[in-house]
Amino acid sequence: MCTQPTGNIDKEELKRLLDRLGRMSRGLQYCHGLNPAQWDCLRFIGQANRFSRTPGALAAFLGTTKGTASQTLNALEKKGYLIRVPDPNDKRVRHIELTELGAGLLADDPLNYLDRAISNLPPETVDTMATGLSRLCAEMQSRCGGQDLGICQSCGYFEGETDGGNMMCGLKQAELSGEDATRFCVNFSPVNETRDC
Amino acid sequence: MCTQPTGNIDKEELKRLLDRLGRMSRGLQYCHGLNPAQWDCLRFIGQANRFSRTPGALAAFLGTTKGTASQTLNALEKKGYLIRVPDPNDKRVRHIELTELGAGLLADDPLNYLDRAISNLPPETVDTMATGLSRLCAEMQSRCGGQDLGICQSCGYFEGETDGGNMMCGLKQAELSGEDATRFCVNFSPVNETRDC
DNA sequence: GCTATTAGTTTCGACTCGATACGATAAGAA
DNA sequence: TTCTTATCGTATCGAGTCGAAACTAATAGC
Repeated sequence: MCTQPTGNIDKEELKRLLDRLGRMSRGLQYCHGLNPAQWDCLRFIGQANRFSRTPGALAAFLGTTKGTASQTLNALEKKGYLIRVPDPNDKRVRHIELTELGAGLLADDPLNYLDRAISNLPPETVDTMATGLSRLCAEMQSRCGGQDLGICQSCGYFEGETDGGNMMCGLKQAELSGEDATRFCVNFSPVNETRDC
Repeated sequence: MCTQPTGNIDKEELKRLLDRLGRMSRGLQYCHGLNPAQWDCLRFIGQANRFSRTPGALAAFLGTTKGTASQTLNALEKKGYLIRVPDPNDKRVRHIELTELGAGLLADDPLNYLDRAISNLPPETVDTMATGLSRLCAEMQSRCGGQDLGICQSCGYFEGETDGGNMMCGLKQAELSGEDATRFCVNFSPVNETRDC
């Protein structure tokens, strides 16, 4: 004898499920000797483009302070999953690079379980969910700060196919490799107003 | 100029949005001098029925250890948001009760922002999202442990309207108040067949 | 009565967290 | 050129989380 579903109950259920999925995802990330914050860091470095693999960008993305990010980087560097190399131009900046060990570990990302679960959903469901979540994120973002990331190719600063067929970043005035252009960038800015399509 | 949505991109986007929403929700919960774990605890105590307001049940729900749960309870008790009272029947058990201060704080739960955002979504979207998330949770649960909760009224142990119109819990052999029956219970077991595991 | 089992707590070491102070470097103004 | 300010990253602090393990006390099964 189930209770009849009313609109209100569905909303409560949605909230509960979001909470639950978040908790499960978090719990999964205590593995391979890492914790959720360290996985977040490793994942970001693996997905960020050249300009964004710095302690400051990491902190901005994770919504934490530079101090905290620096400590997480210390922990991962000590474990041998990444290294920090000085920037030749700006001596204040250090670039973060995954080691081979770190890249290998990323293949065992516990959140890959989520990927597989998503793959088993009907495409229409995935589409509706993405749209709904996008709206939730947008509304939440207006309340708290936080920074959304996007890839260069859909960024307002992107200047594609100039002259010799090269891609450029109008902000950094730097050439983009094919790899750069398809990774996340902290300087991402939507093309024209409305956020993620 | 949006990129054409293909099935694969949508899936990546869904994963990214789930991650992002989780991070924002988490970030919101550093407020009023509490942290996410402490809010989780407070929220659980506010939603759990009489049988579930114990340190053990809290640990089971949060997917953590009893030791960690005990420490979080220490922190909240020291701040005056809850108290632990001994069970008169079983001297091993301590029941957790919110103080007036704790109940008041719960009204300022930062996740209420999420409620409001959900309320602005179309009902069909909420419905589809809840269904999809439910499937994701189910698949994730088969990989990691974790425990789902439900309310007594939809539990297999629920014996409603016996004799004098009272509700009973068949497991605990105890009478349920109206309040108990509509709250979460750690002993929840779906009506027919499969328990988790 | 004796032995599991269960509930809860404490302690340990590694780590996160925000806050703050700090030391460099870079960029802009006087 | 200097002086000032902004930026980038790090180190330190105290409170608190995390799992793991050891521990106490009370219950349940035999």
